[in-house]
Order: sequence, then structure tokens, then C-alpha cells
Amino acid sequence: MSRFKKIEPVKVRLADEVYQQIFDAITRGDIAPGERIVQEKLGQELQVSRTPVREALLRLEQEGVLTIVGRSGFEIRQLTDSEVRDIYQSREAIEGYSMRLLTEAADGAVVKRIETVISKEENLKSRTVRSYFNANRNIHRAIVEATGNVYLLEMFDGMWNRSLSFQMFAEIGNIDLAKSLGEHMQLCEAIRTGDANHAVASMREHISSGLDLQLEGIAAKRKGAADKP
Amino acid sequence: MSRFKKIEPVKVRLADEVYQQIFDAITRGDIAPGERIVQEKLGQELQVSRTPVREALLRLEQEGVLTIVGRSGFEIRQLTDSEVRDIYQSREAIEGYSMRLLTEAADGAVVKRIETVISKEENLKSRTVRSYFNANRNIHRAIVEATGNVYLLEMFDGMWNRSLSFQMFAEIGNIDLAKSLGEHMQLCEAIRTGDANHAVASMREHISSGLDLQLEGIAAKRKGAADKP
DNA sequence: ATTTCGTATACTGTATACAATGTTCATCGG
DNA sequence: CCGATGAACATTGTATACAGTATACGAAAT
Repeated sequence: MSRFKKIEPVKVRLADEVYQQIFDAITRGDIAPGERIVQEKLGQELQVSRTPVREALLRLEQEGVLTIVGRSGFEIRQLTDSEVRDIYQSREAIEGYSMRLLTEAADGAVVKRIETVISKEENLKSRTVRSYFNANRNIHRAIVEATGNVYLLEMFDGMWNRSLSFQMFAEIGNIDLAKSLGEHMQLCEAIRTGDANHAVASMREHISSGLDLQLEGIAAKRKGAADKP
Repeated sequence: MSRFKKIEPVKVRLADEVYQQIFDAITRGDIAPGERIVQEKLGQELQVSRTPVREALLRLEQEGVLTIVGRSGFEIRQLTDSEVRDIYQSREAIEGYSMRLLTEAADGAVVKRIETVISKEENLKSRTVRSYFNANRNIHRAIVEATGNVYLLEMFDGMWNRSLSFQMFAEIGNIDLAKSLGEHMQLCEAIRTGDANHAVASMREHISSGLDLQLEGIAAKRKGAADKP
């Protein structure tokens, strides 16, 4: 053991910082869907040159968060209902398989750790849709992470980032969100039964009902947006 | 119907072309693992500036094909046995789930199309490990593609690219490769039974035996490399 | 008023220039 | 002969400059 702790370089790559800031701005809703994102303007706002901004934007494009719009800049990628369904289906593949692995591993300590995360996260600080989404994400992520397979986790994060754009930031009006959040402990129970097929099926059902809520939410939002202007 | 066919821009983005060339060079083995990849040198070889080269390299890094080595350039990412296992496990998640979807869809025409691909690809032109890998990839890709879910396919491609680095290019000495290739028709049969759990299990087994072959191959290669110098 | 055309503009993609920093290598001391 | 030290070098990350092309906008014509 060394007597000194490692000194972290204060200055990472500028492009990483830019990436994070854009990412956060999108999740906060500070960048609206449909809004034009222009490299030079962003650079001015962030007080950096176009180069790191460009790098960050290209990365976000590759991740499916943004799309290039010809010569008029980038914008947040809009997903069709069918794409949203495909994303949730992909999550079933990843998280369903994670359930199988966890069940077959039959490691009580691991399940316990997941339960700790669940009870912590289900205790929402604020009742916004955003905090619900965050808690939900952290719980599901913990389940995939518990498999110890970094690639499954990577795919999970990838799918999750793709859905940045359709998160909603209104107040919770819909009690079902809280209900869906409460279902997570049952997933752990399913793991404990030792029946892998059952565990997988539980997760698939849970995600599937999440999809329904999501589609409802999107529909409501569209309707609201259509009524307004 | 228009009377003119769309004019394809002769010049796409230079960065895309560079990306493809580097990608191909890696699969061909023209860039060796451990070799240093330097932006400016590559640019000179390709007769383009550092900018598009850099963009392509960063993209390959994000995809897990390359890693940045401090200030000494990029190099092909080397995977540990454990990482290789995790990749195969991830493939089980994706392709196993694809089998489920295909089985539940119960669309004979789709299965037929997959079988066409299989019989075409199993008819190897040359008996190199490389052609085996290509055929195997095309078959598995066709199965995932048949689900119609672009995100599953995207994840499949992602995992596959990550294994670029450990493909081997020696002549086939091992008859097992051909045997493994011959197993694919059985996957279609499994789909046709209509039993989703059975179909999933078939794929899992098939991939798992592929992993064993892969690990054997890697071990043999390491041994060969260690004996040589 | 609506469509068509032409010009100006905005934005991207690529090249080049510059600064900071890690790496290499030769020299020096033991 | 080996390890430490420092200077030269190589390479990246960032900024800026330039060229080409799609977009926007306004004027002209119907």
C-alpha cells in the first residue's frame, strides 16, 4: 500500500467535459427536441473552440442521442413509437438474461445488495417524473451490474441513453409510476426461487408494463403539445 | 416514380472512408495487435489530414476496438479470456432473445429466408479461419436481423466488432470449425418446434460451444506466439 | 397570394497551426 | 555495466483558417 493517494489530473479532456454538459442539458430538458444544435454557438456558450464540441456531438450522434440534420446542425433524435418498443424489447433481452445469470449464480449476498439499492432508490426525494426515472434506472442498472458482465452493462447504458429524448419532466399525476416502482422487490423474490425461466419472465413482464406506461406518457405529452400552440 | 435516379454524392465524409479502411486493415490483420497507431502517420499513408483520421480512431475507440495509450497513440484492444467469455455471454442474451422472438412470431417465411442464408454461407469458398468467421457472422447476423429489431442488431454488431482483435487467420486445422458451422440448420428446426424456451436453449448451447472453440484457438495462438521468438 | 429563382449566409468538413505533455534516448555518475 | 537525470522529440489535444454546400430569404413573375 502506497503512502500517498494518486493525484487526479485536474484537467481531463475538454471534449469529455463538453460531452457531459450537453448530455446533462438534454436530460434536464435545457435542450429541447427539435432545437438546432450548432457547433460554433455551443462552443461560444462553453468558451471552447469548435473542435472538442464537434467531438462530443459526434459521439452523441454515434450513441443515437442526436442526429445530423444536413448542413443545419444536430438535433435531438426523435423516436417513433415502434422504435421505443424496440428499445424496450432490447432491454428485455439484456435484463431478462441478467435475471437468468443471477438466478443461476444463486448468490444470496448479491441479491441482498440489489435489495439495498432498491429500498434506497424507492424512497423518492421528490415526486417528479425525472426522479422516478432516475430511481428506476438505478435499480435496473444495479441488477445488470450485479451480473459482473461489463458488456451487458454497456449495452444497458446504451439503450438507456437512447431514451433520453423521451423522458418527461412534468409532475407525477399518474399514480401508476409509483406502483411500477414498487414492483422491484418482487424481482428479487423471483431470483430467490431459483427458477431461471420464472425470473426471466418476471423481468419481461415488468419491463413490458413499463413500456405501456411510457407509451401512455408519450401520447399524453404529444396531445398536450398539440393543444398548446 | 421519378425518371431520374438519385445522384449519389461521389464524396462522402472522408472520416467514414478512413474508418472503413482502418477497420478492414484490422480484420485483414494488416494492423497487428500491439502495433502503435499514430494519427499523423496514418494520415500520410491515406493522404488526408489528421482531422478525419482522428475522428475515425476515436470512433473505433468508443466501439471498443482500439484503446488510447497515453501520448503514444492508439492500439488494438487486447481482451482477456474473461472478457471474451463476457462477450459470448452477451451474445447469448441478444441471440437467445432473438430466437424467442422468432419462435413466438412463428413466421415460416422468415425462417425460410434464414435457411437460405445458412445454406449459402455454409458453402465456404475458401477454407481459411477468416472465411469461416465471416460465414458464421453472416448467419448469426441474419437471425438477429430477422427479428426486425434494429437495436438488437446494433448490439449484435457492437459485440461482434469487439471481437475483431482475436480473430485468427491461419488455415483451418481444426475440423470442429466446420462442424460448428453445420449446426445452424438445427437452430431453424428449433424455431419451428414453436417451443420458445427450447429455441433459446439451442442458441445458448450453440454459442457456448463456439466460445470453447474460440478459447482453444486463442490458447493455441498464444502458445504459437510464445514458441516463436 | 403563391411559386420560382437567385443570391447571401450559415454551417459543416477538412486542413493547418500551436501548445502542452508524455516518451525516448543519450549522457553522466555510481 | 546499470540506474538516474535531463534534454530532444513525438504525439496528442485544442484552436483557427479555409473551402464547399445546403439552407434561408427576399425579389420577381405568374
